[in-house]
Amino acid sequence: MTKRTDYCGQLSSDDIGRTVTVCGWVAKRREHGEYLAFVDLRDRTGIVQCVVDHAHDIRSEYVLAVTGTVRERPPETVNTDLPTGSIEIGEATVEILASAEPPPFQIDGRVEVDETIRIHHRYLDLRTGRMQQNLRSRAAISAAIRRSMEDQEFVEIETPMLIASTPEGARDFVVPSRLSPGNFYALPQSPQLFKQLCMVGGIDRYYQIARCMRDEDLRADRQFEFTQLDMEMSFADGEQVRAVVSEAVSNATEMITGQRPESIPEMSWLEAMNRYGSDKPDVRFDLELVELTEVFSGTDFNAFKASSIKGIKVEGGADMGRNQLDQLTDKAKSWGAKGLVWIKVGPSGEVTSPVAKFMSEAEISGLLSVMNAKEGDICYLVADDWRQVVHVLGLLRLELGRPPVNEGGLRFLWVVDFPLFEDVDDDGNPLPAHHPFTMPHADDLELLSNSSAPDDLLNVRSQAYDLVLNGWELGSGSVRIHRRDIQQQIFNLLGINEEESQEKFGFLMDAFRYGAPPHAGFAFGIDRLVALLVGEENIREVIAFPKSQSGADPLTNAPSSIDTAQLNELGLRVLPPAT
RNA sequence: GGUCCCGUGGUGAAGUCUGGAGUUCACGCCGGCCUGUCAAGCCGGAGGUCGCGGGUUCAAAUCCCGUCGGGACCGCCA
Repeated sequence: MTKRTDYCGQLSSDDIGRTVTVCGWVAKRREHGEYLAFVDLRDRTGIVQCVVDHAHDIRSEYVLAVTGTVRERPPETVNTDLPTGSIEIGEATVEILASAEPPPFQIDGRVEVDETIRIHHRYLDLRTGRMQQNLRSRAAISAAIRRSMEDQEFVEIETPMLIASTPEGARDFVVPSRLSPGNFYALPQSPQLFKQLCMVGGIDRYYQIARCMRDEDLRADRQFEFTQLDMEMSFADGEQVRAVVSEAVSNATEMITGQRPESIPEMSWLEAMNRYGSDKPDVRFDLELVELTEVFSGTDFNAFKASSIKGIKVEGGADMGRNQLDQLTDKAKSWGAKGLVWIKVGPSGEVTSPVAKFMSEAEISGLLSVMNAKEGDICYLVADDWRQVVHVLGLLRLELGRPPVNEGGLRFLWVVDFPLFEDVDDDGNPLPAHHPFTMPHADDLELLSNSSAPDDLLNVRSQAYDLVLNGWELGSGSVRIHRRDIQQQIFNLLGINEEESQEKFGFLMDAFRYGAPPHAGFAFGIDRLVALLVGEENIREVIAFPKSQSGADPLTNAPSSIDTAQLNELGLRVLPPAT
């Protein structure tokens, strides 16, 4: 085989006169009779035009080694759209290294291709400029992050993939044990416990670019398996952790955009929920939630006799038709709202609304003044308990105003002061908002010990924090509990008794007997960061071999059945499908 | 577990609401012509189980039911 001397996209006028050999795929053949044809050859660096005679049998996606002399193109034939457009490889001789059937879709990106077909033939899809760029950007981002962590003196440590299943968190992927039939490993949802053990082990600063698996339903921003930057540091508080992570994501951002983001602002969880109806607010646009409970405190309107009322005003949104409004209302109901009230403001301040007749003049004028609503505006109101109100309006806000992924810049945000507990389960046990190793806020430790009233518990703040970018949760972290007594107290509150905690987390509790340093950490999703930085709204576009929404891989046909011998070896029997 | 959208030559779309001959457009593919193209051009051609199954009808890509696949979202994701 002829040896490559140069890459297609790197040839320039500096190379004029050189005899070169380039290797790659035929992007395009333009034939002008038997003795003249232009063959565009593509490799990872780009495309260069080769001038070939007798090119009739050289077809799209053939793999060639082309040898010829780099020469300047005649001035009138320079192609300014192509980086190599001022030169060409002349008098080229072609060695066909592999022929190719016509691909099932065009590689040139001229027509959009159905994603299933792309993934089924991913090895062809990877040839497209889009995937080449996305995967190279991803590699650059990973490298920048790794470099940043190394510069900050973090130590990369690998943690096991086959671990014990723990009851908390997402559904585990599970691997049957051959040597211990009937027992199972779990694949890690995160290296959480191991990195805390590293802190007890005096590693001081740990990081890992770690694959994590969670058996939950897939979404545009969620795959079964995903990649995180996982980190943990000893003798550090949340502020220091956020500084380290800010540095890493800033470096990654600069690597792609050429611009370093400004320092990342912080917002409390409560403020985020009240203003944006989300713990991962997309702050690229306003449409903030407006507090209206007071305005309707004495209302006769039954639907508004609720503990919380908030609204959103869309400026100039009064041209919404009845049909659209009905659809919005249906959506709101599907999100759990009892209803959605809309009020349009007309030319002289009069309002149009199906429920206007149930509101007093004072309520209407109060509403308009608090929301600062003017002619042509529309207000959407939801009344319920606070959680439901902010939840529904948060989703409505995104529905009404969220810009496309490419617009509005990159708005990083730290959300801090999460509550320690999210809610209370049916048995009255509080449910952890983060994970059970999260340190409560120092000022709220008293609330924790003195009180068993669920309302008080829900007000306990934790030292947990999330990093948000354009409405996507990039990741979360916390200051950890490093004291056995507090950890046991939390387990008790969660309804995990000593016996159970010893069984599930005994190794961690044991480790804490021997001098655990205060420590804190974080983990963020690299797939999501890459997607947003390269302007993709789906992480499958930045994953080489992703799975479909139903968890299948159209390329390899996973998941697949296994044969009986394998099952027997593992001590497993497959039940008939439930009907 | 739920809601919504999509499935038509190799690819992408239109046709579906309002049933009437597999009809149309762009790209690709094959053959011919063509010595400066680069979204090459011109001429010709091939290529279809309208995802699948059932039903309604004289007649179904089109209407109804079911099912499969894909996607977006709610739930879920400590």
